[in-house]
Amino acid sequence: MPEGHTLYRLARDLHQAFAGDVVSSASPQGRFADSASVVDGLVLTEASSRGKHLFVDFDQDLAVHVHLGLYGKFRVSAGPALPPYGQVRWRLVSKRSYADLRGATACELVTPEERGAILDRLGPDPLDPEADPERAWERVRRSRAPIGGLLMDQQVVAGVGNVYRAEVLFRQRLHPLRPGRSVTRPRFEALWDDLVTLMPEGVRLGRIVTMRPEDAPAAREASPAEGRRVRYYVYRRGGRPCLVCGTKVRHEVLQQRNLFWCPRCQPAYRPRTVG
DNA sequence: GTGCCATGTGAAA
DNA sequence: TTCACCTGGCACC
Repeated sequence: MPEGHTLYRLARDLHQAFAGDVVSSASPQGRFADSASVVDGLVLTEASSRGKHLFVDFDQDLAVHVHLGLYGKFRVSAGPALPPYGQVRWRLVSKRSYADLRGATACELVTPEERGAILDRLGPDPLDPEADPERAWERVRRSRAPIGGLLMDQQVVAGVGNVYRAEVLFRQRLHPLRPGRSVTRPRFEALWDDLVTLMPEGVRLGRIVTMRPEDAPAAREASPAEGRRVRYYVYRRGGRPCLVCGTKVRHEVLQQRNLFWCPRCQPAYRPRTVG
């Protein structure tokens, strides 16, 4: 599930498995072969993430930028490497570990300048303790675009994907189609703070968990047919009853992404009318 | 077993 | 606006 928490965890795992070690680097699939050979035999110095972007650093100021896209996977395993299955774009091997990258949208050698340009395009990441939410607020408060779209815009907030978007807007009782500039500062702060709470939990647990424990019993009661499968308030629950109020969850496609919300818990914004 | 759909993004048309 | 990426979980047969 590649939202920001996945990349953060992946960077941590890669760092723990490889940092400080000489690694062999190859592209069994071939598409990354030339670049993979450039870092082959070098020391992997650091792995880090920002938003949904991963950077793997090597000696000599060399770095590989990876973006998993929708279904990319980067699996880190202990022990001797097994024969690759499927399309392995990049394989890293050390004495203790190996890692296989498949299905990624981006896997490229980048210069420090290119890496800087990628970072410059990203808004604050709720997983970054140094992140400055003011930068996101400045975008939100001036925008007519829907808050549901702004949250997914990586230049506004880095790392939020479709699941966190749907769930955090539900938790904050914000309608996803409200214009950014209709969101008050306290409500924006609550939204940001909620992401700062939720996303590290995602890192810790290795999956997105958004449901408050006190809502879980109500969830089972409200939607017995779904049994234990219910994991989210609204994400992928279009047409099913809201776990809190029972109203049918709405589903719409916004900018080619599925959008879910409860029309009762997340009421539409009604601008004040004059006269 | 088969087929559909998805947590995302940038390039091509 | 559509396609490419080409994995993998899950609903359905």
